[in-house]
Amino acid sequence: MARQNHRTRIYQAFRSRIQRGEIGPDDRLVDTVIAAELGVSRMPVREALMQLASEGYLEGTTRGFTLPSLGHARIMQIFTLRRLLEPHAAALAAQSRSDVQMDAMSEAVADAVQTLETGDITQFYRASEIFRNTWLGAVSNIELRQTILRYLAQVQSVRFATMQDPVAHRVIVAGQQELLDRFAHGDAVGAGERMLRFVLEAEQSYLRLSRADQSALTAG
Amino acid sequence: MARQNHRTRIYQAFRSRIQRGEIGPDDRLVDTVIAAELGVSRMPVREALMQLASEGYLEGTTRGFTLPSLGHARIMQIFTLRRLLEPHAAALAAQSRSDVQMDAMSEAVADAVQTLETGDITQFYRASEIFRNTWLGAVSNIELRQTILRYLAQVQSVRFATMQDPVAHRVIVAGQQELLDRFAHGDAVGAGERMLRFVLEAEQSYLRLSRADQSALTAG
DNA sequence: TGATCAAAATTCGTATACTGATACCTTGGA
DNA sequence: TCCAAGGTATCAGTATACGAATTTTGATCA
Repeated sequence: MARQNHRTRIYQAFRSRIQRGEIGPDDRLVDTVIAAELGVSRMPVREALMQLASEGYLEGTTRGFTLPSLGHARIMQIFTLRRLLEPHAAALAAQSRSDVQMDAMSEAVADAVQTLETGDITQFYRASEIFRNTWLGAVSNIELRQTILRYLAQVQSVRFATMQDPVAHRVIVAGQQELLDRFAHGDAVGAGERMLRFVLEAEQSYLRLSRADQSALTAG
Repeated sequence: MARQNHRTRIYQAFRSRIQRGEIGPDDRLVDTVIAAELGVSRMPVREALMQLASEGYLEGTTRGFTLPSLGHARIMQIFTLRRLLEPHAAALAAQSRSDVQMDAMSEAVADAVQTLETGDITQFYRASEIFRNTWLGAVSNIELRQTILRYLAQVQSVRFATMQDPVAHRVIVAGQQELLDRFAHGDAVGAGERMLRFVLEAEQSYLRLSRADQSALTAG
């Protein structure tokens, strides 16, 4: 693991909080405030926040850091990247996923299926994160994996918003189930094809929801 | 433009120097030394170098920053990314390039052609950079462009080494000429196809040269 | 009530200093 | 000549402080 200095620890802590949706669009992250809370000086906090900003997790404003404000165009551009990269990545993952990773994905998908009954969106989100992180962890091309992780981080809020929609909920879970099947059989071609469809479905869900309620998705 | 604070200025200065190949594999970049040379304190230098490191331009070691040590596997992974992204990017560029950009690319290719006679590798490198940066500047998908720029930065040294080879030199210039033609006609499909071939040829050149002289290419 | 401008507060950017860790060098021994 | 142990110099990480910029607040006046 990374050496446990303050900067790394704070960086990881806030990245987690962002990925878990614990940072709202109106929250302002100011180094001095965080430093006081954590009992450290400004510098490691400042460096952690600036790194998160340079990676797209945050946006530096004149007064603290906030979640990045995503325009519609930017989101569509990222969908283009997803169409280009994630099918290939899924194909690689199907070839090199381990049994441990298969178990983790099976469990995550089972959890996600459950939420179709319970309607527990938080659990659905958490299970989806585990599923995604696990199959991405099986992608043997490290550069490809990190590129995907980088831009996915930027659209976290959009994905979270999409998952709230019942229709999208069902479509996503169905996609996860079928992807799991392809992964289980080591079906690289099938995984690539299904992942392309998965991304296209996500794009359609986003477009449908953004027409219905544009402000909620593009706010920042 | 970005506000001209020390950190931004130093960041841009060193990114330029790296892209121009002015930083050697054995150079150690130490914040205190650079700070003394520039007459500023460590902090802005440190922050600039750390940002360059987080973007892949540099690698942080226990004793200063150096160019990233590229293993063969990592380079091959980046070639995979290039195959996936650059054809699509070239197609976009063919659709939306401006006349000014066409002129700049024409001039750059003409300069590159000249170097087939003169053998001036430095001029060839410079002209290739202009050609590449110009067509990338015409890519309307900002996220795609920045993703490409990010990983290309990491293999700068490999590209520089490849250009030294006479065979690669001719192949690259031929590719630039044909790409220029596709761009001129707004031929998106043709540009995409030719760019794919361009990347495949670059990969072959790399593989051929890495077999011939592995140490020179993978050293770091 | 609304506008304008100045004072205050907040926050960023940078400087400087200190500490702990680590690479490198020196010295001694086999 | 090679290796090992210990000392030294260097460098990363962090703390603290100060000035500059900008935003907010508040007060005065139309």
